[in-house]
Amino acid sequence: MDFRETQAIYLQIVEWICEQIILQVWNTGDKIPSVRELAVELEVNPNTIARTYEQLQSMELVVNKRGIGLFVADHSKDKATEYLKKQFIEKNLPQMFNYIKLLDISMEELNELYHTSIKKQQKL
Amino acid sequence: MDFRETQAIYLQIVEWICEQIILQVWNTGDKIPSVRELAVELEVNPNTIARTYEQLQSMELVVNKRGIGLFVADHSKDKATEYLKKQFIEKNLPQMFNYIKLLDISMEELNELYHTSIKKQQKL
Amino acid sequence: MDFRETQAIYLQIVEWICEQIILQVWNTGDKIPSVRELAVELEVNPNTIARTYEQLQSMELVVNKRGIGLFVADHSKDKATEYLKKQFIEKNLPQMFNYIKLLDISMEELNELYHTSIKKQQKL
Amino acid sequence: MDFRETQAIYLQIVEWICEQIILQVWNTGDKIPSVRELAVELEVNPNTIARTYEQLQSMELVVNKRGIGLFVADHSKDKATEYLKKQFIEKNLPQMFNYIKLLDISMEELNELYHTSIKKQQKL
DNA sequence: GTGGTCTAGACCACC
DNA sequence: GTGGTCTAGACCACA
Repeated sequence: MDFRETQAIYLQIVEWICEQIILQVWNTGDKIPSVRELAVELEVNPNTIARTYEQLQSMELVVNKRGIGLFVADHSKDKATEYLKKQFIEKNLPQMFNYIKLLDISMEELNELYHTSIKKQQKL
Repeated sequence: MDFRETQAIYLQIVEWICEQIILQVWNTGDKIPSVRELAVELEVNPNTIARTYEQLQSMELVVNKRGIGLFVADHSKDKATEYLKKQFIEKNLPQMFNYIKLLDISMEELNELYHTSIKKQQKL
Repeated sequence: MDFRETQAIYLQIVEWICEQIILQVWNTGDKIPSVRELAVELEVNPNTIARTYEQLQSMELVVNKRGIGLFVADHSKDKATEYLKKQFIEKNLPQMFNYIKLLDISMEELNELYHTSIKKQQKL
Repeated sequence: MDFRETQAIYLQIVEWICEQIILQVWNTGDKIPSVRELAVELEVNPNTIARTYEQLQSMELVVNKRGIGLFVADHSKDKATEYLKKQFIEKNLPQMFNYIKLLDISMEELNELYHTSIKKQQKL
């Protein structure tokens, strides 16, 4: 996994986990990987994952069963969707619209950029 | 001027100046405010503005006439547009597209959000 | 390390680091000293080193692994050579040629000066 | 007249005047242009010329006859030559040799650079 | 007056 | 621990 420079790695992992939950790769009640496992898998520092999990708990997306591990919480899919939507509307949209207006980008252009971007991702 | 927390102030001022240039508030050949003036106006430390101006010079958006001040460079509008476009495409788009895909937002919805956002701004 | 008066300290450190890279004292992938370490070693303020490192990153001579440190980038030797060459051709050559013309110094003389200078250095 | 960025304008004018003296465009006993005249001719701030003349006086290249003006001093050609030579040997040579050694530039290359540089100047 | 640089010290997010 | 940023205040060369 490679990360954008603009955002903290642990937050990008939070979003990635939201993705897993929304796509139902991870479902309510599933045990999620241990800090060390995920750190190895994503090739990041375990502290970073620990911070991610802290964040997920405070968002009540996962719950801690002490001594056993972390588990995907109830209604996780809704919560994950809600979280991403909030991020999107509060953080991205305003700046994005500002750019679009200033740079005079049409919806057609945007659509085109979208499809080229999708293709790029599929190649990787 | 109030600043977002996520980006360095001096870079937000760079973007703000790009906007001034694109909107032709500042035009090629114009003298831009002195470090100290702008620092007072935007209520930041003069060093922060100095950093902004250093950046603008490295981007060749302004040129320094020694001992006199900084002046908006030739082709500044194109350069400013290019810079903002690059920022947009590299920093905002990928995250945005990720959100759109995950949240399953259609271009129609986006368009709608855009127009409601415009209306909001006009009311302010 | 002692510094010339005519050029900013942080830029002299940039050149010094280019030299380290060209001489392969620092190689691609190596971790470079932390801001605080190098500041102590060169007896300057940490901010000055931070400025140097900022410059090196914008030149893509080093890359930042967040929270870990800076590492010498790929192709750093070529980039460092190119940078110094540019400095030489733009900053030193024109003045030098001017002197040579005015003082009517021949290439033979220059060559001779060069070799005496080399000998001097070897004695030190 | 256009100036290098690496050196103070008033010092570049000092060198230019040394050039005039060495090339015997200005000779011992000649009255040199007034501050205002030269400022207009070279398109710089009169203060800059004033500073140049201050420097020339301290170098004893020109002498002040009060109320009349500045005049080229005795032995000016030797002094001018000596000054430039000193500048060259102390300021340019060491740095230049350092670059040549690091970048592995041969005397042939240098010679070539010299001739291309001369041609450039003649075109201007 | 202008911008450029440096020091000092602080705080921050991140790993 | 890492680098990044900001403030405060100072000094400088230059025009």
